[in-house]
Amino acid sequence: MYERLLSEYGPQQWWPAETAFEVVVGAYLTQNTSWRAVERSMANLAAHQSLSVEGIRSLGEEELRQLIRPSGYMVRKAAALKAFVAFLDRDHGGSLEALAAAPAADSRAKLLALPGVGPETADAILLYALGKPAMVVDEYLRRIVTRHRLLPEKAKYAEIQALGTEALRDSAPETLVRHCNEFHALVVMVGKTHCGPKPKCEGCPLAGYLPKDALVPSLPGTLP
DNA sequence: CGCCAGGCCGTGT
DNA sequence: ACACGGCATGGC
Repeated sequence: MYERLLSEYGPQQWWPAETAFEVVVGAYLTQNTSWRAVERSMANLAAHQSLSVEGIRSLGEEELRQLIRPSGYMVRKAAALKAFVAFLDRDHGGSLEALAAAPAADSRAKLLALPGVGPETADAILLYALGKPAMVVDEYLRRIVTRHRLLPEKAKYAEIQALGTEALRDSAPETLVRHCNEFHALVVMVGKTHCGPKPKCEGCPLAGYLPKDALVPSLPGTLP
């Protein structure tokens, strides 16, 4: 499925951001929120010279809320961003490079302990900001995997992640980060047009795809 | 107007 | 452990 998406859409070279810290901010802001709205919040921050560790650190909580207002959940997300910078300052001298130098497993656990960081945000930061090989599981990938009957509807994050990681088992260690990046980018690409709450399978590159070990050939309501 | 968006968290069972 | 509602705003 990865290869089919790649030949359909081509390499994405993904995550629109200038710096690693912008990636982190984007990862927080895009939680259950359209990227369009995130861009406006990021533009607000940039206009206030606040799209940096020092910038977020210097902002007052209320001021930060107003700048990120377009992307929603402003009270929670402002507190979460503040908490991230505080963590970075306390444990890594305010440096994302220092955080990136730590073992990925340790960093993941620390990120998950932060408020407003669940498994997807943690893995997105690991992959796109810290350059670690991490399979990012979003709602689109969950729908793809369950609708194609690769896993049951109840499948949890870790199970879906394991399946996605398995799909990249043949890639060499030095190319794994690039493949994880490309994989997630392509999932979002196909997901935006075809994997909403209601599946739109017309013209989908994955339409008609069924694994040979699919749990069920087809069921009413969901189209493989 | 109603549904949706690249989740996460507190609460109740 | 797991289901469920709330969180905020903007686009279509």
